[in-house]
Amino acid sequence: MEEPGVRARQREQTRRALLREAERLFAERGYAAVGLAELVSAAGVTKGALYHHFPGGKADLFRAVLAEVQRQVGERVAAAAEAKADAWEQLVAGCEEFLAAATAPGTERVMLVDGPAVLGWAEWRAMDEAASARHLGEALTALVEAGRIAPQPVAPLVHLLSGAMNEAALWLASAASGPEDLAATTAALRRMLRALRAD
Amino acid sequence: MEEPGVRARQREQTRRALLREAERLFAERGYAAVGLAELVSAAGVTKGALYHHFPGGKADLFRAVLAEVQRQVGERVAAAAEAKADAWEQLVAGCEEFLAAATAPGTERVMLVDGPAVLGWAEWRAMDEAASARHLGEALTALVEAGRIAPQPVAPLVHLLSGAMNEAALWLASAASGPEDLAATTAALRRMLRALRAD
DNA sequence: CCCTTTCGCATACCGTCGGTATGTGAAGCA
DNA sequence: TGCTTCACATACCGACGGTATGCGAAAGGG
Repeated sequence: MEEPGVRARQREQTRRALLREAERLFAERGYAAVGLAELVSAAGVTKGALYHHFPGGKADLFRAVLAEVQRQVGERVAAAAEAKADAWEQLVAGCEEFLAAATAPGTERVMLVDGPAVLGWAEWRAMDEAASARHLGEALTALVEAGRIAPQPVAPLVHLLSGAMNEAALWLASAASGPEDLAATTAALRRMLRALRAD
Repeated sequence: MEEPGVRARQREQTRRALLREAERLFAERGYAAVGLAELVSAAGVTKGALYHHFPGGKADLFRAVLAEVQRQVGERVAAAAEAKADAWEQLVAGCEEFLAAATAPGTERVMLVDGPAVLGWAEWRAMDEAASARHLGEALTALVEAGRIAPQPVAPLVHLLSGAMNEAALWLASAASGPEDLAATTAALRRMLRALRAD
């Protein structure tokens, strides 16, 4: 069963340290405000290690951080959806769980603000699609095929709903909104989703 | 009637040149990929002029560019809305005009991708609020007061709808979408708006 | 008309940052 | 045991955003 070996173990440990500190710093202060010197110092390594693990440099490291953050959010969304039996309730539960997960401090900055700017909108969208928006599209498609949603192209719906929830998450995570706004937002979101129903 | 004077005229001309070239370059290649040297060279001035007009440097210049872009989009939206008599049709027309205006090549990059990352989400949101989202809020408030929309807090609605349209604009402006997607998106948006109606 | 001030900007310079090329010592392998 | 590979450290570079200072022309007052 393939013992790891001291080389591989050290390698993985270094990579984890870089990812951990990068996620923390990027979330705390934003991509542009974090220097590589500080980053590698916090991880206890040097720039040589960083470029060994992430040949693309700073942006490459950010990409890995973003993928990890999106994976965690996607997992939470999927778990919340699978807890429901009905397809419609799965959609609603997934959307609400997304709002809760994306609002976590720092997460929104990496995932929703710096992500598109650093990697470009197209690549960011592709990653988001693979991580979480994919669930949304599949849920909508299933509901259309089941006749619960009026027949229509799902792609525009995915973008509209995804954008609505992304912006809502940024707002809810900011100081401009209070705790009562979360309930009001989910209520409004439910209404918008209900508008799609075929019955 | 206050003749301008050669000093003031030159000053305004230089400022315009900087804004014009900055808007072009930021739209073409993005904030981070444009260097100040290239920027001032394209405008026919030097860095001294840039920091004379925009003490905050690159970010300050970007802020001015963003304000101008948002102003133009806001004007188009307001004009399209005022062309309608009914309050509900004003809302729909304004939303659709926003999609058309924000999809203009380069506009979306400055306004929706680099904007939040460069200035931070909070400041970007405040500028967007003052320029275009304000119209949305006022329209929704009027419709609520007129009883055309079910009584509810409008702030969450503004964020959900604004986010939905922003993301939709980015998608429609990208190569990932075709011309037929615009019609499908506006149709889906109309449905979502209809869901708010009280009747 | 001249002197002074102010203004609009150009020039020269600096610190920092992301990125790269090369060195090195330990782990792996025959 | 000796050669190879790998994971990383060190040293260095060019470019960039930003700043301090200089300068010439326009404005303003006597």
